[in-house]
Amino acid sequence: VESQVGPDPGSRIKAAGLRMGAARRQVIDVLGSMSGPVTAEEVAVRLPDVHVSSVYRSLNVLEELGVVRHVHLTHGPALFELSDVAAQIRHLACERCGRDVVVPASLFDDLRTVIEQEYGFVIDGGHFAIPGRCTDCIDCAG
Amino acid sequence: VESQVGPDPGSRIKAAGLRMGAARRQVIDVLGSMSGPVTAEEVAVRLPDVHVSSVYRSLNVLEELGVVRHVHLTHGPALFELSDVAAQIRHLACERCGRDVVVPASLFDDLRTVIEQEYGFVIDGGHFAIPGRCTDCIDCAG
DNA sequence: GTGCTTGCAAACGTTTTGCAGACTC
DNA sequence: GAGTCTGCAAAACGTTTGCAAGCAC
Repeated sequence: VESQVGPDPGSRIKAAGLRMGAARRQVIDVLGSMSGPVTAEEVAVRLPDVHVSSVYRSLNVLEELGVVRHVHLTHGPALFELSDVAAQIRHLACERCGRDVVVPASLFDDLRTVIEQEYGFVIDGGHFAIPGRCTDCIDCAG
Repeated sequence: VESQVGPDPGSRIKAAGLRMGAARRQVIDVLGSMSGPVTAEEVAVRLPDVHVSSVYRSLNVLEELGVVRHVHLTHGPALFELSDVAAQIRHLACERCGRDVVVPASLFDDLRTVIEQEYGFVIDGGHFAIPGRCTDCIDCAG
């Protein structure tokens, strides 16, 4: 049982007239092996032979192809994850401890509908995390 | 009829043992005169005698005091606005044309409740805009 | 062989910081 | 007068870009 929603990365790259270079393949592999979203820096650390700028370039190409997407959890660097995973989830980011609470995207369906009907605005959630306080930090100061 | 929700900026600054310098006062004045959120750069442009770094420092202090807050609309610089205005609204940011659609914060009340009950996570919306497509850009490519 | 892809180094835009002098209270 | 605030310059940070060599197809 595959959770794959679209064509695999290789096919999309080929279909766009692009090529599967070493950096590009390895970046995909790393993202596939991660359990959550990671920074470009973290990808680069796991690939000592791939330059950071190539990681960024790969991520940008893959994002245009719809293979990966990035999310801003709080401040600081963007986090990247494979799209087929990202499409089903939303991130809640604790502003105090940085914890990333993952929730199903479907929670936002009602809000989506209301905003679409009243403002004609179609939410494309997932790009920015919803900030707030997690269970552990609710009563903390600061 | 005042819409002021808390003590005025001057009182808060004094209460924190801080002082009302020239930069700080002018930054508050500029924010009060704007109809929407603005970048630090835009504030600095309106204050030729105040250095950009002082604008940033003022904004940071005022944010810690709860006088202003900042929001990330899409990519690029953060946007700052007075808290008493910001508390009542949320920003929807069109990822294509950059348009800032302002909606009442109360739209998010139901979602807030659900997420708080099911995940113990208290949403502090407003820090990041909700991305998507505005009426004009819904059917556009790219 | 064509031309996309990569490494490197240098630049970019935004924001922060160290310091000495100016100002508030 | 004590201690905060400001201007300036320099740095930090994440990210992008120009170029020449290297590689996929």
